[in-house]
Amino acid sequence: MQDAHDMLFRTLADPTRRAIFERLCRQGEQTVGALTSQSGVSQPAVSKHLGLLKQAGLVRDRHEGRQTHYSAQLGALAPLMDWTREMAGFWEARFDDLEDLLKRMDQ
Amino acid sequence: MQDAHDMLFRTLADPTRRAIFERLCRQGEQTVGALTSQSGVSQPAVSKHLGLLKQAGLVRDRHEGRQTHYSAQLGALAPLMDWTREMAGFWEARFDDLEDLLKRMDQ
DNA sequence: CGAACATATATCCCTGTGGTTATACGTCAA
DNA sequence: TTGACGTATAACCACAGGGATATATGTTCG
Repeated sequence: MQDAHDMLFRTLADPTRRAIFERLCRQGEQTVGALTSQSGVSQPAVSKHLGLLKQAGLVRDRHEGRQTHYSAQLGALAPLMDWTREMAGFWEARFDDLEDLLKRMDQ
Repeated sequence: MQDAHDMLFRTLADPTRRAIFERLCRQGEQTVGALTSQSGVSQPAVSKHLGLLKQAGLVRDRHEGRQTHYSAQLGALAPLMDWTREMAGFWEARFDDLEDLLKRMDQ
């Protein structure tokens, strides 16, 4: 896992894991039990996914008695947005270059 | 592979494949040979990756003689940007709700 | 203290897939 | 037409990782 992009894409690539993250985004802080009940997989599976999401910086955990509450850390999505914008930017730059070229050829 | 998000995240999750896509974004149209020479993997591996990128709608191919030229299709990134914005949106919505709540409690 | 509960960790299995080599297919040149 | 070239497909291998079950760890309650 080289850079932050790698970590983010790989972590969000799994549907089950992404669904958990989406739910945390939509509905805010949730306990492991609550997340498990709607995940379609076992509790250990959910815990494993939450561990990976935490490693990627996409979620925080907060311990309260015997429960653990997880919440989304939206800041972690920034590199993803940057990457997307960067790629789109390259595309537009080439497009502009093409326009310039055509303009110059037109003269 | 359920929705478009799944396809996109899964396709971009592999570092080698993402590197190929990035190169197409940065430098525009490239032949398979050119992409292979800087990929660090074999030509068949590159072809396989290009096939998956094409399936995901991230690249186009153009045949010219015995060469195949591939180019990035930036439009395919739109669902990714939408998803990211949506997640960030949920976060902000909850933040606004919290602000509202605090404001109301303050009165 | 002991039992029920909430979550995490350990262990294992099994599928998916990224990689390779070998080869087939199509195109250009002589 | 034959051979070199560029790319795609086939067949296979190896390993990562997502899933389950079993169990450990920690917490509340009686």
